[in-house]
Amino acid sequence: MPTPRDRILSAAAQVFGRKGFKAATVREICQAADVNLAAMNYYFGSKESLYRTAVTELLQRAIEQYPVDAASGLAPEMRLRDFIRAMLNRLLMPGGLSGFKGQGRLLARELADPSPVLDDLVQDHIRPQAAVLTGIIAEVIGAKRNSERIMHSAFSIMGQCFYYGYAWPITTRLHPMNLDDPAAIERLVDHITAFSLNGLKGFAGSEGKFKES
Amino acid sequence: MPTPRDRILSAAAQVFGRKGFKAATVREICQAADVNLAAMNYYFGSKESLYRTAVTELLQRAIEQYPVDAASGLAPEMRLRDFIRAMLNRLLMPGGLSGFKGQGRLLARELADPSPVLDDLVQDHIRPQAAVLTGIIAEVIGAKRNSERIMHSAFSIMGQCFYYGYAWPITTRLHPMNLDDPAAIERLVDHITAFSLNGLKGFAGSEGKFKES
DNA sequence: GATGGATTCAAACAATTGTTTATACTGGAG
DNA sequence: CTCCAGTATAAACAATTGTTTGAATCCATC
Repeated sequence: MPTPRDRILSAAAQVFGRKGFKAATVREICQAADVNLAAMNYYFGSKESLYRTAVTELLQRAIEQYPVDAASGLAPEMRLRDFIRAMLNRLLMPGGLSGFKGQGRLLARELADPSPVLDDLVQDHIRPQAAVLTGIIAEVIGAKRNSERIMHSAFSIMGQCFYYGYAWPITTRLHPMNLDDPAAIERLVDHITAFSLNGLKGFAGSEGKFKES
Repeated sequence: MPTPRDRILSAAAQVFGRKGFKAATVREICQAADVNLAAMNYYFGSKESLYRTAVTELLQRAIEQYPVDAASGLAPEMRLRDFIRAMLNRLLMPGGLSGFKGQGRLLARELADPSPVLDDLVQDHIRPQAAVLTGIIAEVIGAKRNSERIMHSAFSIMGQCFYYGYAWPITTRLHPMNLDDPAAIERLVDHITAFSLNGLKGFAGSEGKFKES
């Protein structure tokens, strides 16, 4: 049996994700964690502080669980595939960041309703990830790392990944998918990689240095 | 001065979008609408019914304001650009569906926290829009309209558009953009269209019928 | 086994919530 | 003017909220 503090944290991720900060009640979290109502204030001081801790730990753990090796010697095309796979796994895996199946949906809520935590998340975790992606893109199309073209392309790729995680309530109504199946996720990785690589190749050589062949 | 009912509805879209359903209080909405507290229940019966009305009208108006002509005689490449432009405008324009500047952010919240309204929204408005997009894609890559490839491609395109609308809290921290500027939006349209067209062209002829040239 | 800090617990508190109610106002129809 | 349906208002209600409190319980340490 994990420590009460951990039980609260894990229950909080669940309930905050399912209901949002305001709608989630301390009573429900404590009941799910099987601890007394006052335990939450005892360990975390306030509901807001608990939320802050829960969302930070969730993002951190998702990134650690599916890391991307920025400095591997692989061709940029392969590293792009690895990056996309890591992103989709972070978003879609059970307990992941999107948690379409009733687990956490914390990050989606942070987007819809940014709290002060988001600044820290961007600074500590999201920006480094974005740097990895723009590095890969720069190699593929051969352009300066922070040109607008690179940034837009990074957003195009991130957008595709996020869509499956966050627009799941819509996509599943339009085209039911079983995202529990690792093979289905791998098909998504294939599609997004192919689509994006073709999209990027169209930009190759159009600015900055050129790309052979 | 608009009728009290309309003032409540418009204030509700603002406050619901800014705070979410649960965190928005009837008192704040009525104060913003400059009506008595009880007026809201008088006109709409309940907070939930008000929310339902507000989100439905918002989506409906956004789609009507930036329609796409599904049956125009234009080449599919041009119609794809028109579709993307309409999507971005619906999302990004002042008072639009994403409302990154403090107006409504209602639809983003519906995604993070689907309420029963979402079923109606998908049925009445989103599904028809998706059909337009898959039709265009089918023409571009020449495949059956409801193959998995087509659906994934539609999600790839929608994902890019949504990202700018909904991940704005992140994108603006990574790469500040002035999305009030119509020219900036038009550059986005250019980028997403080019990226997607290249992405799609890679699939052309790979299944079903072929595409000449 | 006694001690004392850490933890757990039930109960209560003050504030805020959506909703209801009973009353007052308003403006056109008879 | 009178009447009355439609509207507006202030006050109150019952329920739920996050947080606090003070006592009970636990458990390693002496």
